[in-house]
Amino acid sequence: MSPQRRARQKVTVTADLVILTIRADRLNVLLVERANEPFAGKPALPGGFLRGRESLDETAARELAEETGMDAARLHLEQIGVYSDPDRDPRDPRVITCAYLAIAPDLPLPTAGSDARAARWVPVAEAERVRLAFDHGDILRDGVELARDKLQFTTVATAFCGDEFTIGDLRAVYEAVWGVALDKPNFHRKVTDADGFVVATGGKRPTAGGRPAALYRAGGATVLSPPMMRSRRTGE
Amino acid sequence: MSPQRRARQKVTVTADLVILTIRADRLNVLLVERANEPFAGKPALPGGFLRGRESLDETAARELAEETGMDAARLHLEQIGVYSDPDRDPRDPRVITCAYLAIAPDLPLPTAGSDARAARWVPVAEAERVRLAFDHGDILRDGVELARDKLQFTTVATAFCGDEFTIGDLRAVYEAVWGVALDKPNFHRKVTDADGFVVATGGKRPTAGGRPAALYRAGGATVLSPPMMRSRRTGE
DNA sequence: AGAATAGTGTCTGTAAGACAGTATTTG
DNA sequence: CAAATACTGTCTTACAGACACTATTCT
Repeated sequence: MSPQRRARQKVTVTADLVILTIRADRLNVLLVERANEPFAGKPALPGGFLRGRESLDETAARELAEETGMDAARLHLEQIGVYSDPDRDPRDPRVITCAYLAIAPDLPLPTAGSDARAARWVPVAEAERVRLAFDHGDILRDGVELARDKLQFTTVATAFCGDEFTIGDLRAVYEAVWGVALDKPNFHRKVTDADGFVVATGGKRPTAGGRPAALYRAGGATVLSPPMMRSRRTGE
Repeated sequence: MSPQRRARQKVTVTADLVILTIRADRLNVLLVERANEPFAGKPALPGGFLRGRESLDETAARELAEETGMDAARLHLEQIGVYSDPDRDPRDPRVITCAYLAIAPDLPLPTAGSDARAARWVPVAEAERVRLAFDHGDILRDGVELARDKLQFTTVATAFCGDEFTIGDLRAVYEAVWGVALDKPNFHRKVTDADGFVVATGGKRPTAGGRPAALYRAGGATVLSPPMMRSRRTGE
């Protein structure tokens, strides 16, 4: 009357990270080079094992801090999903991973210190063509797709920017993540009209020979209503 | 140079299910009574342990079949997320669960056969007030919230209906899940105009003293564009 | 002045919401 | 016929997209 006990088995769990940022107007992802087998020397998403009494959210936050030096508390970090195919690790059918999406401003990578194993930013378009370790190719695709969706309905786009940013910076985020050009005037109006998306700081940032752009900070809202539509009829 | 080996630890993994259906115009969830400690005798979400060489998706599908007799291949089944707080199981800090959302038409529960431990449908409003085992209260809330969101942007609402349904049936789904009244004429037009949401079968279903309703089947589309808006300005 | 970038005004088409009205059935 | 339910038409308002135009800086 307790078949669970027979069926119960223990597995190893990791948290892997899809850390996205915008560099030179392109969406980039942080990749590392694997130090150990399997897939030693191959590009992979950063990640690590669940430890001690951690939750997986804590594992992800810790790995994020170790890989990038970023404070996870100030970044957007959310689950993508669990990957548990028994064939995903060629050596152990019972290693599952919980993938996380992290969104970061373009910060310099502290290649020194910590666990950083040749971590580098790679344009997503490029990373998606490369063969990554394990099922990290699938995870990357899912993570990017999640980010694209989130931009539509939430205000996370601000997580790609620093504390202060211009509307143009924010538009560059949407254009990089979606890979489309947006109408500047309409974007400006939409963002500034949306409730709690951005708040003006009063400051201005000079531009290369042009009217200086007003600076903004992220507003309190997390859901974006009405959503930023990813062209319905203009056919993606 | 390999601190992973030290940190690596094994955990037990379960898949828990938030199985939703519409009964008597209300959103219901399937709850079971726990047979074993911890929380023996308490209401809980159905679920079970990852076995053999299964993926978690397969575990969820198997449990769904065992609990309800439903064929998972014909139902909507998707991940909600992972719950890994070390305090979620009072007896073992290393039991994590992957929660799944299942959407089912209102089928009779095969209380006979299989593993069915006093499984019963409970209105969600009621289930959310009851204290469930483990963190199943959180999982239920997240699952219901996910279902509400999914109704906006996808065509999953049809998964609540049988093979053939009327526009009124489909509207009842939205009204039950969102807990709001929708305008009948506008809903009808919106659904029938949306591309690939529903397709008319040509059949009709008589109603209690009224014009018979046309019957539809689910269309091929999975994303709903434009989305079914959950009242922007009419204040939720 | 001219170039460059930021931001506003205005017009048009589409879609949502309100709701009046029509269609098809039962009793 | 009345009652009931399904469905259609139409009007109003809001928003997306296009794009002409104004504003503010640098050289």
